[in-house]
Amino acid sequence: MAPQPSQARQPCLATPLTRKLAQLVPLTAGEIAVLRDVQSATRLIGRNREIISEGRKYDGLLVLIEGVSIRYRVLHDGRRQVLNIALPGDFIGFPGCFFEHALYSITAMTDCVVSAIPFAQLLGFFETRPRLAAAIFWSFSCEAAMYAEHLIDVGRRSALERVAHFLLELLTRLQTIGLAEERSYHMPLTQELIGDALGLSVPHVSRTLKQLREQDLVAIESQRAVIKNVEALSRLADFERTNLSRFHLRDQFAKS
Amino acid sequence: MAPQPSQARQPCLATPLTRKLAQLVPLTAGEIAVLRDVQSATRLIGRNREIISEGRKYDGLLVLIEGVSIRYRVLHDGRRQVLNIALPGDFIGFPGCFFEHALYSITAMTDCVVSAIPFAQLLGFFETRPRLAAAIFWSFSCEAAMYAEHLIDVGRRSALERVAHFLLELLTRLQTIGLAEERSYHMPLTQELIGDALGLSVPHVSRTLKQLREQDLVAIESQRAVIKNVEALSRLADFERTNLSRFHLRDQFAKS
DNA sequence: CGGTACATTGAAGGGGCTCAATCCACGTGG
DNA sequence: CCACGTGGATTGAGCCCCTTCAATGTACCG
Repeated sequence: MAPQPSQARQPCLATPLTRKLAQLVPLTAGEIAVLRDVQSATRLIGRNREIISEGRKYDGLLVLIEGVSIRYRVLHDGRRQVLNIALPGDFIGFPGCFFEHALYSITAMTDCVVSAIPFAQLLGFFETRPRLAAAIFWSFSCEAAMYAEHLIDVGRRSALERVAHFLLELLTRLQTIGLAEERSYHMPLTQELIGDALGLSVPHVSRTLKQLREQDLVAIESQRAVIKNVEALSRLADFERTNLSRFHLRDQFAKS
Repeated sequence: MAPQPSQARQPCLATPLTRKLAQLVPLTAGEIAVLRDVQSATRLIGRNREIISEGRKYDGLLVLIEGVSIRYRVLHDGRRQVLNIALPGDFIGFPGCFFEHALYSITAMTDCVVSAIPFAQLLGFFETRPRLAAAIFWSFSCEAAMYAEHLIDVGRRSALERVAHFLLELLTRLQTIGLAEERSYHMPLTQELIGDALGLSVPHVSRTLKQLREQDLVAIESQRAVIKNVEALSRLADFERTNLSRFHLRDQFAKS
């Protein structure tokens, strides 16, 4: 039953990463080919398996092709903070992967397919494929921007606002990669995980979700999250500002 | 009394940025010259003046040469979350500066000297000065790593641990740029600001500092912070892991 | 001297935590 | 087919950390 690591799989023509980067920079056929090539060697990682352990070494910049993974740190007494949640098309391990030793642990929340871009190849992109390099660089910038939003969440929002914001962010992120409907999506995360991401305890996550349910804003049933009132929930979570137009890249970079 | 913006100043031979990057990658005379050149056009910004307003445009990648600035977001009801604190040698505005419109506001906490690297020039570095580009890229990675630490602070640590961790982080950061002694430094931040950075109220920051004072761990008097027991404070804050060796860059990047 | 900015301290309240019990869905083995 | 174990969600009771509100103190400055 345990999935085999290092198992090869057939590359798909349009990976989530390709789609994501193509939204940013019009990619040439050549660039798409390079991206496909780079993602051809994949590893399969089973649910709850560690992709990277803190302190270990990366063998390249990892790309999540399929599944959901989390990056986190656990403190000496067991408290855990989830730093971010990676969805298909996301890079895994930025910024830790650029250091000699991984700064955080990364674990697969569902069965995952990942591929690794060797560092040498990535560096080569800066010379041979500047547009690709720019797109990747932009992707890191977005990642850092999400960190900032996450920090605002945890630092200055109430539990209700946090959970609301979290669910909306997940909705929009899943929509951009075609994994969510207009108002609903498959929720791959347990309440314990949501709590560790938002700095809340499990019972309080449960109570907060109940509150959202009773206000007819959100319903989560059998791993399916339905945002019943996007408008009201966005207002509650102060979410307007996070619309995607904010993440519009400077023309200079897009055209480089 | 209000300082004049856009006022030219003589460049110094070893700016904080040059020193910081040189710690990472041995810089050639040519690279140092480029860096000096890039930082020659400086702006002076007075205390409490905004360097960048949310929604405005950046004219380049800003470098803080002198002073202390903060990046933050204020929510609709006035709550404020400080995202990070920039010290001399830090880049200002990553990641927001790569987007069409600034994502956050940046304000000078003290009189600041900043310079701007035009985006076109920065992009050129990837081709003409790859080592410089790599060093800058690394610097961004460090920035993102600090975000993560900050998130752990706010999400999963008690007020006491947060403040302790914060003071220690400030100590080590100031030490690496030569602005702190062995166990003490000039504290440029008000308690309100510390609170907004750590997600605490001003009264509680005061109480927490009092507690640290009574335990003979920290003393702050007339803007001078003295860590009286680095060892014990580090244990309290779970700070061992954040020693600088963790931020060692991969050889591949350092030598590129 | 009065004004401003910041730090301190107290009292009271609440939001979220801990601890613990219960429930439910599901898979597994007897 | 049912008993049982397991992982996760739910709910309750009590409490404590931190907030809010407010007053006071203090240094500095025009």
